[in-house]
Amino acid sequence: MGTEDRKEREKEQMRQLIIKTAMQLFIEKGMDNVSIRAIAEKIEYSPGSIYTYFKDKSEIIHAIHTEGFEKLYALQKTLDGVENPVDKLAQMGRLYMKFALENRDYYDLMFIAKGVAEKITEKQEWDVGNRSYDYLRETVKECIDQGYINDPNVDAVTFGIWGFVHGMAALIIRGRCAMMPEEFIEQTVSGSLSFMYTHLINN
Amino acid sequence: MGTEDRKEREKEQMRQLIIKTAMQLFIEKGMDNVSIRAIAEKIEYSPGSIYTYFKDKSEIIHAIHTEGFEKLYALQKTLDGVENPVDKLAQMGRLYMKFALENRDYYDLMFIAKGVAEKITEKQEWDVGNRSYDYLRETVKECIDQGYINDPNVDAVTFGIWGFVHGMAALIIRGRCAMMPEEFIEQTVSGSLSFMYTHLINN
DNA sequence: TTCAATTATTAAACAAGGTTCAATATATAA
DNA sequence: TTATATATTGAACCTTGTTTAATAATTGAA
Repeated sequence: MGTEDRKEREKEQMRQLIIKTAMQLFIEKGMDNVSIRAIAEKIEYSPGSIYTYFKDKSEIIHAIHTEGFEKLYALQKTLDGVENPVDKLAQMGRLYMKFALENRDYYDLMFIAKGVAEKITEKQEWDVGNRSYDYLRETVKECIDQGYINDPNVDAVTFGIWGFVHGMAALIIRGRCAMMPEEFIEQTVSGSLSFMYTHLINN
Repeated sequence: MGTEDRKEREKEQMRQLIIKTAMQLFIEKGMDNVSIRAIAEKIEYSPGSIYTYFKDKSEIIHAIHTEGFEKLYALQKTLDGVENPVDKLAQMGRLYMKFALENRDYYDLMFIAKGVAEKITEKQEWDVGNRSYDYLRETVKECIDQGYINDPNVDAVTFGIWGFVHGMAALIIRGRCAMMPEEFIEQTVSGSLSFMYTHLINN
């Protein structure tokens, strides 16, 4: 009796269609236009139907959220070949900022938006994010082990560095630097990254 | 003909009452419960009346926003007496984190929330915030001038430090560290502050 | 004081959003 | 074929911010 299998497959297809549509809207028109009604309209279903496939809106958002972390991790993985952990760390910092500023909606959803992290109840739901965090942490650990960073507290250093890049990104994305000219911001971010790089590392 | 004066005074009183009520709700029940309807109900007016005194909700939010910056600046001013700029900087960092974590709703509104900064169109509206930024910048400048920080780019250093503390605060407030135990976060933040302090300064 | 003009206030409505639900249509299993 | 289960819909509910027409109150002048 393969009927159940097929139905499950069809249901999964529908789920994917909804997610795909949500992502399209997300990329094209930003988070604010990913409304249940907008998704429904685009797939020519009624808003209520969405609820046959998802418990609530946050379940759909979560999929976009996860996609964002996939993108970020894929970028981080391009640094796999970098031998020197200090170089790797420096490049990771610039790569992170670049990702944040070139994918502002994704970044916002992943690290800033309200009501996203709050919905995560299952431990394993943090995995996609932790993977990226651990990638940074490992690099920091190598820097410490090889004597490039002079502090035994891996977590403090890692969190500090994350905070540093996230902070700049978040301030820019949420318009808290709007009083500064665009080019000035760019230069300043670049200068900050250099400053940190120069001072946190022993040569 | 003092009538117009009185009317203006009464109107101003009403504005203050609305703002006061909004702040009460804000502090008691958080940002999400500062709805026009909630404010109106508390002062026993109809929701529509609010619009005689404020163009829209963002004008009311802006008042709370400004109050937050007043609070922060008042805290910063307690450091006026600290002679050594390095000490001042270190203390300012801890004070900033303390403010952020003990006044999460205020901090959120001031530095994270969407749709707040976006509404600021007039240059002078940034003044309350810039004052705090300049206070940090001045301290950083002193550190550089006195040879404690080895980087001529005042803005890059200032923005970097701001980003660093803001980043940690924002990650915590917006629940991006929810996978870590509370005490661990506290220790880590403290460790990060120490790490930065130790490494960014020449002794 | 009276009355026209202004101003303040309200209730109701609108628009958008998430979500629920009874009714309908469709598909499945026996 | 028929009873059961599932999918879908449209309308409704609820909660926002905001607008508006109607009403009430106040004011300035005659």
